[in-house]
Amino acid sequence: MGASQVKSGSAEQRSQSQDSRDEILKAAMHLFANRGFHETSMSEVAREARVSKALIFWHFKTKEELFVAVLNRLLEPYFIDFAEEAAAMDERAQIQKLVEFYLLFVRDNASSVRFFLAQMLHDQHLSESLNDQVLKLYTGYRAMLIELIASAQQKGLCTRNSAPEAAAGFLLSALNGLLIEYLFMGENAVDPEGAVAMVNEWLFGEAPAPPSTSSENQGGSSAA
Amino acid sequence: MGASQVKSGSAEQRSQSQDSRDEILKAAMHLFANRGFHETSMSEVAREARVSKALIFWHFKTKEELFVAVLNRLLEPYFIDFAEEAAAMDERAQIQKLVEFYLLFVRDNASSVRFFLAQMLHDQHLSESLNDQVLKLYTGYRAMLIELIASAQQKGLCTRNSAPEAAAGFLLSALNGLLIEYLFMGENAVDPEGAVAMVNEWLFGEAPAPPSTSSENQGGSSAA
DNA sequence: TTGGCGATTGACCGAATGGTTAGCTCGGCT
DNA sequence: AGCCGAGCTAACCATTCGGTCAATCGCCAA
Repeated sequence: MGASQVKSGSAEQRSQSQDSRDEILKAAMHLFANRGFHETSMSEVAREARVSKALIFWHFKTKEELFVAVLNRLLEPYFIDFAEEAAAMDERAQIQKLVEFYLLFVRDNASSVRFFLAQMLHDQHLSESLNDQVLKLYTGYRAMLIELIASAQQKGLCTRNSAPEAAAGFLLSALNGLLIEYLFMGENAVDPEGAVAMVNEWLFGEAPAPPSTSSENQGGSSAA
Repeated sequence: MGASQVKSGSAEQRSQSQDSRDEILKAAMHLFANRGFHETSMSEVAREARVSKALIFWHFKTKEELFVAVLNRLLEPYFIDFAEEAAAMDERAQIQKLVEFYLLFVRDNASSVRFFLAQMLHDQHLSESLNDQVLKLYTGYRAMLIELIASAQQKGLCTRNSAPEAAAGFLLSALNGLLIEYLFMGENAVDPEGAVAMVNEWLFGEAPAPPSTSSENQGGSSAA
C-alpha cells in the first residue's frame, strides 16, 4: 500500500497488473528456492510481495501453478546458447571451453542448481515439466560433447580411443560429480582450472604442467 | 488392532513396547523416505503403523525426534565395513573392488541414497547429524582411495602421476556423477563394469578390450 | 484384591494451511 | 453521468497440522 501506486513517473507503463504479478513471482521465486514448495505458504509469499493473499490467487489459480511459473522463470538463465561460443577453435579448445563453461555456470548459479536438483530428486511429479526441460538441456550438452570428441578422434587429436558416447558419458559424470562436490563442499574444493587440466590430461594425454621429476615420467601418459 | 497382540508364541518377548516403537519407526521410515519430512503428517504415520497418533508422541517427543531416529535407522546399512574386504589383493584390484563396491551399493540402495541426497540438499539444518555422518563416510572412503593410489604409484603400478589427492578427488567425482546419473536415468545408463573398465584405463593405462594397436598406441600425441 | 506403572487411546486444542467470496476502488468507455 | 470490468483486499471457510491430556488397559508385585 502506498508504494505501489506511485510509479507512473517513468516512461514504462506496465499494464499496472503485470507489475504486481512480477513482484509476486519474485517473492515466490525467492521463497520457493530457499525453503521449497511445501515449506512456503501463500501468506508468506503475499507478505514478501507486499500484496494480499487473494491477489496471488487472482493471478495464479493454484499454488502449484505459481510454482511452475517460478520454475520456468528460474530456468531462463539456463537457456543461453552455449553454441556459437566456439567460433574457430579446434575441437580440443572447444571441449575445454565447454567443460569450463559448465563448471563456471554451476558456480555462478549454485543456489538455483541446488534447488532444481533437490526438487527433481524429491517429488518428480510436481516438476515433470522441469524434468523434461533439464533432460533436454542435458542431452543437448551430451550430444555436443559426443560430436566434438568424435571429431577430435578422427583428426587424431585425441589419444583416447573409446567410443565417443562412452567417453562423453564418463566426462559428463565427472562434471556432475564435481557439481555435487561443489554443492556440498563449497568453493574450496572445486577448482575449474584443475578440472580442465585433468580432463585435458585424460582426453588428450597431456602431462600436467611442471612436474619436478620431468625425466622419469614418460611423456605419453596413455601408453601402458 | 487384533493382529498386534498375537505374538507371544515365539520365544522372543520384546518388552511389548519396543515392538510398537519399531513399527512406528518402520512406517515413518517408509513415509519419510518416499514423501519427505514436511509432506508426511504424524497422522499418516500413525495410520500406517496402525497405532494412535498420541502413542507416537509418547515414544518420540517431537516430529523432528522421530525424523532423526528414522535417519539413523536408514543410515545403518551404510556403516558396514568396507575395510578388510581386500585381503591379499594388490592395490589395483583393491581400487577396482572399491569402485565396484561403491556402484553396487548405490544401485542396491538407490531409494535411500536419493532420499539422503535430496534431504541434504534441501534443508541442511534439519539434517546436521546426517551431514556429519555422511561426511565421515565420504572422507573415509576418500582417504582409502588416496592411500591406495599413492601406494600403487610407489609400486609403479599406476601410470597416472598426478597427486594422489587430486586423482582420488577426480575419481570420487566421477563416481558421484555416475550416482546421480543412475538416480535420474535408472538402470539402463549405469553399467558398473563399464565404469570399472574406464577407471582401469584411466588409472592404469590399460587399453580397452579390442584395440588394434596393442601396446603403445600413438605415442607422439602428447606433444600437441 | 489392590495398587502402581508402563503402554495406549480418543477427544481435544490453537495455529496455520490452501483456497473462496463479497465488496471496494478507479480508469476508461459510451 | 452511468456503468463495467480489471485489480485488489479484508474477512472468512473448512481442513489439517503438530501436540496435549485425562482416562483407560494389561500386567506384575505386594
